[in-house]
Amino acid sequence: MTYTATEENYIKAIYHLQDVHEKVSTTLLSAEMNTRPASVTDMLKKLELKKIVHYQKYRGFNLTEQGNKTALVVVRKHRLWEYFLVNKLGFDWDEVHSMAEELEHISSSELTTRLDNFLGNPAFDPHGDPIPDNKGKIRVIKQESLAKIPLKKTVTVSSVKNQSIEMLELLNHFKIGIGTRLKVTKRFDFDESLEIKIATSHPTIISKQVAQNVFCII
Amino acid sequence: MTYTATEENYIKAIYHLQDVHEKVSTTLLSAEMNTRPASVTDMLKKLELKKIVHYQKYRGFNLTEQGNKTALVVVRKHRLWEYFLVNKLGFDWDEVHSMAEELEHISSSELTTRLDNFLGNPAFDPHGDPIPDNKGKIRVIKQESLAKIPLKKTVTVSSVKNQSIEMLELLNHFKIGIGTRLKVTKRFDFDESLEIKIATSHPTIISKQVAQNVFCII
DNA sequence: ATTATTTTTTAGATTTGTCTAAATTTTCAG
DNA sequence: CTGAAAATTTAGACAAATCTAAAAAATAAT
Repeated sequence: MTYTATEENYIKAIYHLQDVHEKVSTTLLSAEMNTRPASVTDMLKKLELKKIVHYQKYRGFNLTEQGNKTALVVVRKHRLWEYFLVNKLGFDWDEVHSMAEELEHISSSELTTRLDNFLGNPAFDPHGDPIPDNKGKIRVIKQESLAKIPLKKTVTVSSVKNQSIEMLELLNHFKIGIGTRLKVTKRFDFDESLEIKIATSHPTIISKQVAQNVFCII
Repeated sequence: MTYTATEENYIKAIYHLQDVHEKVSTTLLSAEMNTRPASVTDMLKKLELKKIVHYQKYRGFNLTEQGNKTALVVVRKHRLWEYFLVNKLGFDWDEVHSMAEELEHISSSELTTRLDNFLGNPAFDPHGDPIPDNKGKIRVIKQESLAKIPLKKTVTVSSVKNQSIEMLELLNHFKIGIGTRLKVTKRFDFDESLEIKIATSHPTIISKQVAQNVFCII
């Protein structure tokens, strides 16, 4: 089966929403896709015909087995291309998302395999997200939000949940990236902001919103 | 200005046809694009509005300055990606065309620039075709069809005109590639086939059709 | 439990790129 | 130079992905 780029985008969006919501709703997906709910309904009918989603009118929907597999292929391609753009072409991690959004729809699976090998079969993309292998398997690692790390414990930044350009720019400013070693030195009850310390540099304050989106290996 | 992938394909096709025909016709382009003449007419109206072609009803058409520039960008991207697929990912020269057809529509010009640098600013793609630089400039080299090379003169294969999979497979069989040094040892008047000799291996016979499509530097 | 609100779906339209069939224009042959 | 053939364009239709506005269903509130 092959899918249009638009179908793949819907499939990927449902996949990501399923991580958080066990049943996905029309409005939720329409917000994710920047379309109107009516357009989502139309697309769902198409995806149901293609056996990509389990869908009951007015009752929400989920990916089928086949839908999940397809999503993993798209996610794999997206993350491999991001890795390529950052580690081979030298882009910054906040510049690659939109390019990868286009590249992920290149169809050849042989290309994906060769790209994977060329890159050395990386397990994680530049934002710390796991790259599914060619069977769709994802290596899970135990991570904890920076907001919940105990004081004085040195941890390693392993991924970033919110990957908006704004967030990534802010992290660049703080010199926080994947692999950065840091510790939380203080926690302020008033606004739940944190004081953190990276290596030998001065401590800095990060907001609760930032801390909640940065994940670490303890 | 940005163009859809389909528009870019039309622009590229007109560009290539202009190499051979000074005015391009509807039927010719429809054959090149595998569409019906009526579809070409529709597209031409769109491209004329966008000032990509000079077009007079029933009289044929040509690219404008802007159209030519756009075509060169697409050709540049196509050939850079082919170079990448062959020289970095290890594909054969007969496998890369359709992938490059998709990759050439990735929009970011920054990506093109970085890819070009990553590849070492190559001047020719895997089929020996020149890669336009970032200003659209093409390095022209003096080439001669194998069919017209004098006997016993050792020459270097520099490009292949017909790049169908069938042709490239045949050349693979003969072990003829870009950079191959060879000489024509005999010319048979009956069917204009040639006997050629590559390095120390046995001489082989190639047909007129093949010889006309293989170009060399003398 | 009935009404009000929110969510979802349907109906009908639009854009892009394509098609077929018919009409028009150009070209070519006698 | 005129009629037939070939090439081109127009007209009308269709599929994909979207929209708005209206209708229908589900949920929440009194």
